[in-house]
Formats: sequence, structure tokens, C-alpha cells
Amino acid sequence: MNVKNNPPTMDDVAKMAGVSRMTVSRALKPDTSVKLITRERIKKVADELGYVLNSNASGFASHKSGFVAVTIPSVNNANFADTLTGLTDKLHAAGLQILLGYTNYSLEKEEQVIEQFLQRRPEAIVVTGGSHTKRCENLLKKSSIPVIEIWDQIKNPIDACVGFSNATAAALMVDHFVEQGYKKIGFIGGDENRDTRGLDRRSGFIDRLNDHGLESHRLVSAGTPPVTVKAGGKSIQKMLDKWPETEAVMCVSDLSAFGAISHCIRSGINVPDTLAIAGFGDYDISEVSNPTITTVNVSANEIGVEAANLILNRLMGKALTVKKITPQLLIRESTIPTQT
Amino acid sequence: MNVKNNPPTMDDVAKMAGVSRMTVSRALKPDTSVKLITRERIKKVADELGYVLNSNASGFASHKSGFVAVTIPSVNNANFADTLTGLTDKLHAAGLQILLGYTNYSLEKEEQVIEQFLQRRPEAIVVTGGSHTKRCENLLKKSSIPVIEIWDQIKNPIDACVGFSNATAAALMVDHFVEQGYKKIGFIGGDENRDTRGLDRRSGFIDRLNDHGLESHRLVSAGTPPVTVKAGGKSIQKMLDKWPETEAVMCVSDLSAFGAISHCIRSGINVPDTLAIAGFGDYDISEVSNPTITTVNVSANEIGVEAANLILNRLMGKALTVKKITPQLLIRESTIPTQT
DNA sequence: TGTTTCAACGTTAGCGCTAACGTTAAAAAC
DNA sequence: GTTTTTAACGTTAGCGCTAACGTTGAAACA
Repeated sequence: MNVKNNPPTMDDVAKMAGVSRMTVSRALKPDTSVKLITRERIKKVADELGYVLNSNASGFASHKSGFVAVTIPSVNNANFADTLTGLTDKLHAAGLQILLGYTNYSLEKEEQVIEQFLQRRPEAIVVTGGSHTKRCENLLKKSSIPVIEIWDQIKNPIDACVGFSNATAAALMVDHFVEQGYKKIGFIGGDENRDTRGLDRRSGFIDRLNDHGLESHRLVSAGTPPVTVKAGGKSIQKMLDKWPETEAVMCVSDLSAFGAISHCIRSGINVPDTLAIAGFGDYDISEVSNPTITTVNVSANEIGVEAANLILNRLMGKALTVKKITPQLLIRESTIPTQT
Repeated sequence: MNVKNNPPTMDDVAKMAGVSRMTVSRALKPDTSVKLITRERIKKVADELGYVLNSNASGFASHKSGFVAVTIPSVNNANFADTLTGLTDKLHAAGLQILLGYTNYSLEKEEQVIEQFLQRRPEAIVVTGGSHTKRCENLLKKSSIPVIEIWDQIKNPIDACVGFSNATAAALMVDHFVEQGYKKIGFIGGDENRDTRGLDRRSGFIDRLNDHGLESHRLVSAGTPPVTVKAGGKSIQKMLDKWPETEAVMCVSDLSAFGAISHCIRSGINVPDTLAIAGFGDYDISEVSNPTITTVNVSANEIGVEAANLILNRLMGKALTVKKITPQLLIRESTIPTQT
């Protein structure tokens, strides 16, 4: 028995349990017809032998990898982490495993990651964003598995998508600023063409300002994504140096908004009374910081859950393709002047 | 050619390129002896056919999965995300892919996840923490692959470990409090026995207070992990309700510290002059918030990098087993009273 | 010139499992 | 009592690739 001291195989278990290999295979998976006593005996033998199913071999034989591949720009981002959690919880429950990759906001890295993922023959693939290299798009199109693009509202999705319009979401904030009577409005972030969602927010911001007949030139880069808290502080200073008349600023994310607000407080600038500052993404800190931060909630977790639902439906043959998420403006202290 | 309209295999490529299957196999991986023209021709044919290597089959044949499995309690935690980034970057460069799983701070979930992971035959496995169910520990011991336990300093590691003593790290903060002259000191978090690292911090905190001959009963739970920003606010209120004399509080993480500080500010309690508050983990916001937050930096990214190094060394036959990380106290505004 | 070496391939065998179908005995139906 | 059904197995064939070894012709060397 296992003379060669190799890890035990199904055959070892089968011999020791006095059944055929196929019966062992069946005994180790649910919903197969094996007598209860036999199944328990086999499981006991497997345990004694320290047998662990080789899902590489089983996947090879059954042409099923049990993987769903997911690419996100960065794990170190509470929004994407929320999406991931939603995805994982749902898919795990269905017996699927997540193959996670970061693109670090780079389309080239995305192409690399996706190419590697496709070699694993995932059951489906979830990619963040709707911009890809030409080659990457081809790879995805030819892959013959469900492709879900998330976090963007895509005009011509490769296959399916779950997301919202970042431009429209940013416009919500512009409308809020205008309602509050602000006229000299700026934007921080989103000029690096690596972060397409940031770019979309900025262009939505600009367009909406123009709709209102307002100036839209107060734009400050926040450097390479992911935009950090510190970058928010530096950027607001740049903004005020260049356009001291600025009355309200939208930041590409809550983190940069928090950094901007903190910097203002340290510099003796009152937020919101002297300068209104808003964020994006509804991070945890926004609800708690002083002042609380006006932001846009984009249901990051829901995006993950809906993407998972879409995948599970597709794997069962249903042809769902698009799920629209509706971002919600959350008005908090940082953009509502105190009545003193 | 490909009459059955199935995805093309290596044989299809071989036939079309007029070589043997083995030559195709070689041509598609680096560091193998294939003539440059032949390799390029094969690659061109593969591209035309839309051939994608089936790493399931190749892994099956070569007994190499190319995976490293990693479990962390939660992705939605900047510290763990940093560790993960360090791990991924290093391992990706070595051609290894990450198989990520969350345990959600539950040992039972961990056991489940690890059992599934072992079926994938990873080259190595990285687990967060040194506490496991008995069965889980057995699975890991019998797995015959490198097992790296991270984020804890473990007395009897299953195999290898990269981490620091959470108790010692908490003691650093106690010493700092004592140096500042604080005597009535409290701790928020760490009583749920799911978060073993939080528990270690709390017991290290208690022990060190006792060493200094100080009271160590001011302990407030912060609820189920992960501890949120909001929970920090609620907890500090509980602390002050119960022990209004408290002079300084250490929180189990920077997020709860931030929540606690924000709550104090709203309640008109001056931090640090009336109450000193410290965190743990050196999150981005700690350096920027008002006041900046005294904390402990635990080199989360370095833990990941070192774990990856350890794995790569092990896979090359070197028998490294332990890498100690040294946490660093970062003294900031939230625990240094202003001299007014 | 004969021998050695080695790059550049080809051939053989098999990895560990499951799909699909075959078999058998007992239960169910008539 | 005979036929039908079905639970509970076994048998056969093969998934797509790589390790290990074999072959060959040309270059390198004595």
C-alpha cells in the first residue's frame, strides 16, 4: 500500500475500500448515487490515507476548472474590495473559486493577467472597466466564456456588464453644487489616462458644468492612480494656489477628499464655509470624519453580487446581459455651509 | 482542420505548423531549445488558430499547478491588502499565480477554504495567523508543501512563519503611554475570540500595564471583527461612560481609533489634551487626520514580500523557516498633549 | 578523416481523474 | 410469477499536455 510513498491517488483509496475507482469518485462528490454505508466507508478510508482529491486531474477530465477569473485595478481600495466580497460570497456558495488579479490601473498589465487567466479555462471572467487593449478585447471575445465588464456602463460590451455611468454619477454632484449656489467649482483627479473611471467622472463633471453654463477649467491632477489621501492634500493646495476664488471642489474619491479636507483644516480654511469639498465612493470614513463628507454611493458590493448572479444565470443557460446600478448622492456636512 | 469546432489543441497547432506536438510545447515556453524561426512560426500559427495553452492539462502532466494559495481574514483591510500586494508582486514575477481566500476571521471557514485549496495542489500555502482547527492543522502538516504562517509570531509553526508579536507591538504603545505620564489607560477591541491578533494585542496590552503596576481593567469590546470606524466611535463612548477618568486609549486598529477620535471631537472632547487615543496598523489616514494618529507600523507589505521570498527560496530547495518583522511605534499628535 | 559534441527536434508513455455506458440484483408494478 | 424499473455499482476510453529519452545532422575539434 503506497509503497512508493507518493501522495495517494483515487486508486489507492479504491483498492483499500474494495470498490472501483469510479465509486470513490462518486462517493466524494454530492448528489451521486452511492449507498450511504459505502460512501462513509470510502470517506473514512480516504481520511486515513490522507487522500485529497486532485482537482487538477478532475478538472482536466471533466473539462471544468471551477474557476471564475476576476480582474480589479487594485485590492487596496475599499470599493473594489466590496465588489470582490460580493462576488466571492455568491460564487463560493455555488462551488466556484475566484482567480484574482490586479491590473494596477494598466491596460497592458490587464492584458497579461487576462491572458494567463484564460489558460486556466475559467468558467467565466469578470473584468473591471470597459477599456482594454485591442488584443485583450480579442482574447476575451474569442474565449467562448461569459465575460462580465463591471464598474462602467459600457456602450458596446464584449458580452455582459454590471455597472453605472461614472459621468452621470459625477453630474449628480455638479447638480448638488449648483443647487447650493456654488459657481466656481473645481475637480481633483482623473487626468491620468490609466484610471478610465476617474476620467469618466471628470468628463461628466466638465460636461455638466458646461450644461449649467459654468466654467470648467479648474482641474488638478492627483498623480498616478490609485489616488492617495496625501495626494488629496497636495492637490487642494495646488487648486487654491492656482484658482484661489474656488468655492467648491469635487474629488475623484473619498480618500482624496479626506486628504483635501484635512489639509484645509490644518491651513485654517473652513470646510464647508470657506470651501466645499465632496468625494466619491462612500468610503466608511466619509460618514464619520469631521466634517462628514458629501459623496456618491455606487453600491460596490451590489456590483459584485449582481455580477455573480449574472454568471450563475449564464452558467445555467439564461441569457442575461446587462444590469444597471444606480449611484446615489449622499449629502453630508462638507458641502452644506453652516448657518452661522 | 478543427472540423468539430472545438477549441484548438496543441495537436492542431503542431499539424498546422508541420512539427511535433512536443516542439509546440517547447516553443510556447521560454528557456527551451527551439530554433528562433520555428518558434516564431509556431507562435504565429497558434495566434491564427486562437490557441490558448490549457494550463490545466499542462499542470496535470507536469505535476505543477503554478499556484500559491493565500488565506487572509478579509480583503477589506488595508493592512492585509498591503501584504497581499507584496506577495502577489513577488510571486507573479516568478510565474506563480495567487489563489486567494478569505476566512472572514473564522477558523471553520479557514478550514473549508484550505481544504478546497489543497485540492488544487498549490506549490505553497500562506495562511494568516497561527491558530487553526485541529483538522486544518493536520491537513496543512500532511500537505507536503511549504506552509507559511504570517502576521503572528508563532511558537510552534507548522512549517515556516513571517510575522511579529502582536503582544509585543501593543506593549510598545503601553510604554509610550507610560512615558507620557498616562496612568488610567484603556483598550478598545480584541475581545472576540475570532480575531486572534486583536486578542494578542489586548493581552500584550494588559500584561504590559501590569508590568508597570497600572490598572488594566478598562477594556471595551468593539464587536465582531473586522472592527469598523463606526464601532470605534461607539466604543469610546462606552469607555467614557464606564470609566470617565480614562486618560489614554489604545484601539485595536487605526480605523477604530479614527472613529473614536472623530466621536470625541464631535462630543467636544479634546484629543489629545483631554484624552489621548492611539491606533494600530499605520493606515494611510493616520498620517493625515486631525490630529494625526499615533500608531504602530507593522510593515504589512514587507510581510508579504518576505513570505514570497521564503516561498521562492523553499521552492529552490533552501530551508528557510522564520522571518521576524519588527513593528515600529509612530508617535503622532493624538497622544502628545499640546503645550498650551 | 574520424570522432565528439550538441542544438533541434521527434517518440513513447503516462499523469489522475470523469463521462458515458454497461451490468446486476433487488424493489416495484402488473 | 413475470416484467419493468432503478439504485448501486463496474468498465472502457480518453481528456491535452509534458518528462524522459531517442534521433539526427551539422559544427567543432583532434
